[in-house]
Amino acid sequence: MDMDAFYASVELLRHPELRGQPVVVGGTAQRGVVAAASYEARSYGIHSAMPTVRARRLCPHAVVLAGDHGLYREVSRRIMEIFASVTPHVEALSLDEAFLDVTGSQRLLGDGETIGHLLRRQVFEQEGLWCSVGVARPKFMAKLASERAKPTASRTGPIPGVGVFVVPPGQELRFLHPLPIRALWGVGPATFKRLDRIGVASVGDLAALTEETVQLAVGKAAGRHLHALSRGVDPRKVESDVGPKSISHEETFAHDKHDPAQLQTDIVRMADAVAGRLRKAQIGARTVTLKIRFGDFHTITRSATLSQPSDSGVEIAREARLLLDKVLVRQGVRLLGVSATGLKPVAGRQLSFDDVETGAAWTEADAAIDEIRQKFGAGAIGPARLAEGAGLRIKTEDDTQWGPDTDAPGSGEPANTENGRKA
DNA sequence: TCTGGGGTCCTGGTCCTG
DNA sequence: TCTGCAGGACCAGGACCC
Repeated sequence: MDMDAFYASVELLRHPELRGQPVVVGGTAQRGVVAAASYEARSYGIHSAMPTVRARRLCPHAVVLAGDHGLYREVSRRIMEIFASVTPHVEALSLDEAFLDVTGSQRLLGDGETIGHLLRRQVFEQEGLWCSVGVARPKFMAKLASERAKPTASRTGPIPGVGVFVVPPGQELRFLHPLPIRALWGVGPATFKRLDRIGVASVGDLAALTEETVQLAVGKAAGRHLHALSRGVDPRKVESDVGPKSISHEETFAHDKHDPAQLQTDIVRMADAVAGRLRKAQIGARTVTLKIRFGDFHTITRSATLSQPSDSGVEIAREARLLLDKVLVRQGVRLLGVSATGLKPVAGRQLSFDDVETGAAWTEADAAIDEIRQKFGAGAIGPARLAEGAGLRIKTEDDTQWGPDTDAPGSGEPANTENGRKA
């Protein structure tokens, strides 16, 4: 189940005057990228992940919107509720995509195709948005089928898709084998190049090889996985309620930063955001990873493991700042990120003298901060370091995610700008 | 032509321990 | 005490996804 041009379609609902025009949602500044494009925009060759600058060149009259992640999350939540009314087995893949296991609902509601049409209608009636549905037994094939059901862009405008595409049992390989190898989940540019070298162009070509040959070309795990997929085998089940394995925050700056002190401040802000989300999920992280992308796009990560899981912004920031101290940043940093992995539920823990020294005793303060933010908003309170200079800037999940939202020199700290038309 | 943000998974190297 | 080995934890990076 896959929403059609989700972000762009949500924007068209609140800006109906833009219907029929090429609309792009994404980063509006120099280093931004396209997160979603309407089918009109796609007909100019614009697609997601394309730098906004290039999208503007391809279609100078395109309307570029900064987007509103909070709104998309809310719409997505309501759509997932519609899915859940049909089956409890819903696995959300992203805001606009989900796998549904409807095996248990078929006696009551009809076969997969009937349920697909029913859900499409319900989502449109309640949210005004269209989705595409792929029906197949293996999970990855349902995903490929939903691609087939989607509308396509053309020079003369969008061509409607079938909406629901079914791969009948027994017909799986006939559907699968003519597809280009790049269509398989897990074949990106690097794997494609390796497969191309051994003459694999279609999924059928891959299926004709032995597993060992594929493993030799792309590695053990990927080889085994892709070979199985090429024969229509995918043992993965639809899994609802899988917790996150990592939580991270990263930012690309409008201009490279050279000052370690400034980067230290950024780390405090990101660690604060990560810790807030950890506490919300009632989990702690054992490993803190710092990600740095330099001006030349070379990217490194440095990580450290804590003696016990933590959800404290102070503690996570301290680890990340120690990691930063070991890196030479004078050449210029384009992107900085803090991530938390090794996630475990946090139970009540014994505080030691060491904890008081290092800041791990901030548990109560963190709880108070969460409470104040819930009442008065994210910017109401935060680490003192972030209040120096231009006022308190707290990062939230709803902030723009598609690149810096200003080109002002020295910027890079996404203020919570109002969303709207910026073309 | 310029490359976001938030994730997952895999691989290979290093270090420690028994 | 030294050496070799195996296994696990940790670390860094790459590839891929939406």
